[in-house]
Amino acid sequence: MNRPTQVDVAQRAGVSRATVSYVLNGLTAGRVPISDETRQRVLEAIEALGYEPDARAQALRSGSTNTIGLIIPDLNNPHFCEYASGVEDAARTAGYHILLSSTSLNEKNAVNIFKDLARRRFDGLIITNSLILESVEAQATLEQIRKRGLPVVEVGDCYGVDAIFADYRQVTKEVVAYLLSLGHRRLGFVYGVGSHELGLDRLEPFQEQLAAAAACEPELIVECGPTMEEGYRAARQLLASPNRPTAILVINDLLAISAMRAAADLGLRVPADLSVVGYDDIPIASFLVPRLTSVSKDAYSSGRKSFEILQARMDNPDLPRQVLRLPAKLIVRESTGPAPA
Amino acid sequence: MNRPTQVDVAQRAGVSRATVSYVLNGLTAGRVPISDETRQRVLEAIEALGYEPDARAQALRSGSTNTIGLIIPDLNNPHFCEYASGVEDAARTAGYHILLSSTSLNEKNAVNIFKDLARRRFDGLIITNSLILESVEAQATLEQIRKRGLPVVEVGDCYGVDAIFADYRQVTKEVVAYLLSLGHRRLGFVYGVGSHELGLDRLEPFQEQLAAAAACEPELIVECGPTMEEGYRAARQLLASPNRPTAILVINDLLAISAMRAAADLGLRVPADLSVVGYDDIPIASFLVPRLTSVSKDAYSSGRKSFEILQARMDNPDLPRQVLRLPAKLIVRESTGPAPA
DNA sequence: TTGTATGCGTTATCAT
DNA sequence: ATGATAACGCATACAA
Repeated sequence: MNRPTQVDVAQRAGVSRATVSYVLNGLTAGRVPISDETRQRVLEAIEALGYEPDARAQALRSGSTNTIGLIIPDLNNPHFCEYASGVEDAARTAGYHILLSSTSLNEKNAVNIFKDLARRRFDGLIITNSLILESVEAQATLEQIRKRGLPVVEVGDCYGVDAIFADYRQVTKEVVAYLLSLGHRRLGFVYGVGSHELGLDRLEPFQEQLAAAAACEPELIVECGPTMEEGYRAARQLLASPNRPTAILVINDLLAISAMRAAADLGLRVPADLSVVGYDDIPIASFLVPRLTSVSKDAYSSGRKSFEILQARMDNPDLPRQVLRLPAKLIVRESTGPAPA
Repeated sequence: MNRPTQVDVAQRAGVSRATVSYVLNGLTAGRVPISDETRQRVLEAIEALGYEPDARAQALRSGSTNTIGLIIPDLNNPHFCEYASGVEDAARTAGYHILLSSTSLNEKNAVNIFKDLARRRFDGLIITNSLILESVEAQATLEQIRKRGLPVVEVGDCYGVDAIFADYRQVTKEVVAYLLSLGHRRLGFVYGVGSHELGLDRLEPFQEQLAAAAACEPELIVECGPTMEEGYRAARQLLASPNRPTAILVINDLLAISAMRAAADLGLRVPADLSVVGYDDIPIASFLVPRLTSVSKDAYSSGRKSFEILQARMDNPDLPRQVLRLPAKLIVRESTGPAPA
């Protein structure tokens, strides 16, 4: 009735457990200590009983679970899914499984995942946001994890662990310069974030660059929550004001879609009346009408790279700190154009 | 250097291992056999050492991992992410973690996941596609899993395990009737699927209903791959033909977006020249310009339900087969309208 | 109320 | 080439 164990296999084959283990793991010390005849008997017994090694026992014995944790902020944003997709492909190729957790902008979830790491439910961890930073409890857990040398890779730069940078600072200045060159003087920003710090790599350079051009108008920056609905309302309010911007940056493509919808509802044409720039370049962006101008940091390969960094750390805990900086670039499509006369 | 174990805690508190275990797990047989004074000492030791129970050992001892497997076809389709999001929320609430795997239309991945269930890397499994059906190896593994009564929930109806139905047959007939009532006589279908069987709950009723109305034109059905690019090319080809359809159904919203882009590139206005209906009602659909008419089966709550069914099975393996049928409904928005004169 | 002993399934180390 | 034995860390029935 119960699932078969090594003992069952050994009995059926008339050998000891160790022999079964040898057969499964092949040669032990450069030698093959099992006769072909015995090996056959064992393999037959395995087949007959439908034996599968117990991953839990293997994990306990060997110390590793062949599993990594992955924390992303939001499963409903295609950008993070694309990223996760990259991590997953790379991980699978390397024989690892993924324990996925979306924090759903809920800090407690992230803390729990951290604790699971401490309990060694997985061998390494990739975190893609800085949400956790706030919690004292999470900080303490992270400190423990680091002391024990458990591999962690972060996307960003908060914790001093291995990291992959893909921030939007530099390219945002280029975006602003680009819009200014098109004649826009009133630039708006729809800042839909889970917590204020999360988009500063876009907001700050936006403000700086505009200040440098003496074109900064704080009332054109609207802050809202991270959902499409909130983005829609914020954008609509911004665009309905008498001195509305002629171009807007939106924190990500998802909300940029909301914003374009808001523009349409107000009778504004994109890009004739309003230019729109999003971030992340989600796959849908290039199929919209009009095609969305966006800033890309190549989420998929960023995901792959993240895993590679993690794997390097898992293979060799003594590596010096790894930091990879990924480029981001502006992709001009149809949602941006010259400022209206 | 190494992480502390129960023994370390016991030594530091001057008690035995069992006592530590008792403190952690609370009352054993209706009684609390630990004095408050001792409990305090143990808790202090746990705190001081930063002790965390080892989940691997717990899994081996208790038999369960508090983890479930989740297989979805494609992380790049928001529909499946929404579904996964529902599963995740429900699972987290119940104290379970999720091992996520996107098959990416790769059958081998799915087989491996199946085997992981047999190896008890997780306690239950939710599968959302029928890809696995084809493989002989997978069939054998599934047969074993079923014999042992391991919990599996499928979205669909292939394997005879617990299932959640959310098929589009009935509602597709309504969609066709709706379009006919708008005066459309030439209806097209963009069938972008990983393998032919996967969208039959949409294609077959489409054909049947049209045949009933004597309006079936096979050349208006184009089959293509599941990516947005492939959908774009297929739709463009269909819409460029001299006797193009005046309305199209598209296998899912993602490809419907492609199709609307193709229409725009051919100078066709939606819905004036062409009506478009998608499936899944992804969140973005209602923010598009024009808002996309779509068919919804409420992916998020479908995800939640899936987990609840799985949990019922995990709690009680002897339950009769559970089958839940979820309704799907047509949501009319702006991408459909009267047939052009 | 607490300590002792045993088992979970695997793998590594020793003998044989 | 093979077999016995001891860990891995935890939980629990049972004895003290």
